[in-house]
Amino acid sequence: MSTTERKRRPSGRITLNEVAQAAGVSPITASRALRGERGVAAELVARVQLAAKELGYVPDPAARALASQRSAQVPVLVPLLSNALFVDVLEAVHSTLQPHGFQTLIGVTHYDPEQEEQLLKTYLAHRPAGLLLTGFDRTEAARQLVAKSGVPCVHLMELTQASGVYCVGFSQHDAGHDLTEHLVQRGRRRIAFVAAQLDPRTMQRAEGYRACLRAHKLYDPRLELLSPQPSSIRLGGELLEDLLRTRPDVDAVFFCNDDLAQGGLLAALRLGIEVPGRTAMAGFNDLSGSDQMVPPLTTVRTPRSAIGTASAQMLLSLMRGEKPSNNSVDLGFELTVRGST
Amino acid sequence: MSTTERKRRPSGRITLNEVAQAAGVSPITASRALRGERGVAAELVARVQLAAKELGYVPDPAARALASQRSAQVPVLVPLLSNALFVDVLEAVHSTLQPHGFQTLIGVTHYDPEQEEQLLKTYLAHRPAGLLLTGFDRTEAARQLVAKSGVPCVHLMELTQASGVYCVGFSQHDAGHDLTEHLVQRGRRRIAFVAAQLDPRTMQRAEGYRACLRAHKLYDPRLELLSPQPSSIRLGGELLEDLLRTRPDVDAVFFCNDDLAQGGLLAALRLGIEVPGRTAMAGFNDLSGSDQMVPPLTTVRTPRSAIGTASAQMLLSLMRGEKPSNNSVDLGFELTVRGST
DNA sequence: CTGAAAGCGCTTACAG
DNA sequence: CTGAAAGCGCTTACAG
Repeated sequence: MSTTERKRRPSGRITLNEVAQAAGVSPITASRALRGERGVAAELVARVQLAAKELGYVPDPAARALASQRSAQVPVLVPLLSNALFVDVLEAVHSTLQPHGFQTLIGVTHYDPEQEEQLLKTYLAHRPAGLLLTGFDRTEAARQLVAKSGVPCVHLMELTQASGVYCVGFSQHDAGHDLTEHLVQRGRRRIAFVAAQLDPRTMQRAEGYRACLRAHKLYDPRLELLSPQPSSIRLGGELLEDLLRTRPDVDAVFFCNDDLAQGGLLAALRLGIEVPGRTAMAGFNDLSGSDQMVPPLTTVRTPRSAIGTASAQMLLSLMRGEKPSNNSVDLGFELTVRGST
Repeated sequence: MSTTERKRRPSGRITLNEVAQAAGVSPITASRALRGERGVAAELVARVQLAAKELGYVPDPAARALASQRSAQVPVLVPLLSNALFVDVLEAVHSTLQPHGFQTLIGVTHYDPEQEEQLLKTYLAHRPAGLLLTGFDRTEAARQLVAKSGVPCVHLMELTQASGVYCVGFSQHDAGHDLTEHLVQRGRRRIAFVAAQLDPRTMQRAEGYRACLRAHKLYDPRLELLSPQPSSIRLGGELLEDLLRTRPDVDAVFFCNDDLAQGGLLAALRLGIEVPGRTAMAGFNDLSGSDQMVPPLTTVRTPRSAIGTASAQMLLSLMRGEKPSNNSVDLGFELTVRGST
């Protein structure tokens, strides 16, 4: 193995130049051949690819990003990693983008618009190829940053009427409505809504709940228990106890997320509250374990993997410069009725 | 705002050059001032910082990486995101590295050495500043890649006797041993070990379990139920049912992870199996919800946030070129006894 | 303590 | 279809 002599600051790395020399072409041609650009003689492409393989050439992403003013990175900003929901979305995004040579970067906002803005600043400096954001709720500055950057962007989890804004999700409002309607159909009349975190999507579900109960003349604001604390199994139990203390006549509880609902179910078990006999309980998202609860939890199955896949595909087409026919893709949801209601 | 005229391929971006001009210094000085390098007159530093702030200058990471042959990226490779364990580690790593200007990159290996090797190849091409890997179990090629790159690397979750290898974790073997010992002390004699995934750390816990039972002359290989399937709440229930069908005399079950144990507990509830009356049950990791189970789950609390923080700190010192006094940091674990045993 | 020159490894126009 | 030149925006030695 010959140690190639370089003038200064040798990095030890195989460069495009060396590949080009080995293949007997110019670096430009090698670059084009390796990137699969059209209009290079098939024979040269083969020679370059062979040389690259033999030398173990790996393109330098930094050099590439600097020269082309665009990296292969796609930041995905999610509120949390502790909600399985977002992990599923991320997995799907990653496996869709990966084969196309794009690298998924995970950013966690903790539901904090300031943190999101900061992340956006950092990531945008990296000249990302595309951007995936959760929902529409962010600071005006963040919105401006994205717009000015010109980086293609798709929003996750929600829908919009606005044009020129791309998103993939489902109607949080309708899902909240339909689950409530199910409880009403089951004969429940004092249906509580118990929520934590109170992020925009949770509040959209709350609106669906309200709309449904108002239509049935069953709405009672005192049946809403809204906690800004982070959602957790433990909190679900605590909130259920709070609720039953102040409103012992409640005959159904709609928890805004399955972790709360699981906690509620476990608390009921501990307290000897019959479910669904005395109180029906339902959750949201169909998280892991909900089908194993005693009784199994009625919930809304949300298409999170599909959202990840579809949003990544939409972003791929935007990055190619195409204009998707539908800018707001509705992937729906599925009411999943089990023993708890 | 004046549009600065540039020769060609204008990126619209504020460059170091413009900051330097505004501050009336050379770009080199501006660079040094902004990076906080020693040996720049305090007054110049102030002028440069002011100019940078006023112009809204954000350094280009690609240019920086290319020129310095080192990026600010720190890839962290974990097996899964669906185990809260790793999410906690990641969060801690991220918050430790962030203030020092390093960017955490999350890579998911799915417990697959081939995938890990591929990720390593990709990430190493980015000239990372440091590397965080889960455990020691990987392909020889992966090991070589890391070694040859010279990138500082810290291993998570396990300990080692080897010198020159850096790691932060706890003894999986001892944790498995101690939990088993607890069950023995509780008077249990037919103690099963139920595991899924069967990754290296799970098998180290199995070894601890075996060592303990052998010492008590209670070891019986037929009490081990090892499934290669991915760990989940649902699987825990299924495995418990399998176990009790073939070994109805079992009086305690050590599940290798809390999700399995939670599933086991729920299945017991469904089947009317008294816990701990007929069968004691214990898990591992003290995941969310374990304290809310009925009965609450005995488990081993593992220091995952601490592992994230300590490993990131160790990496920071390695990246500074320091040599940590202790290359294998043992953060211990805590037996957490609750109602299920 | 400060700076002019060169270089990091690639791609973008511009020619031919 | 192929290539010589210039440039992306920064930092690394080397001087002084």
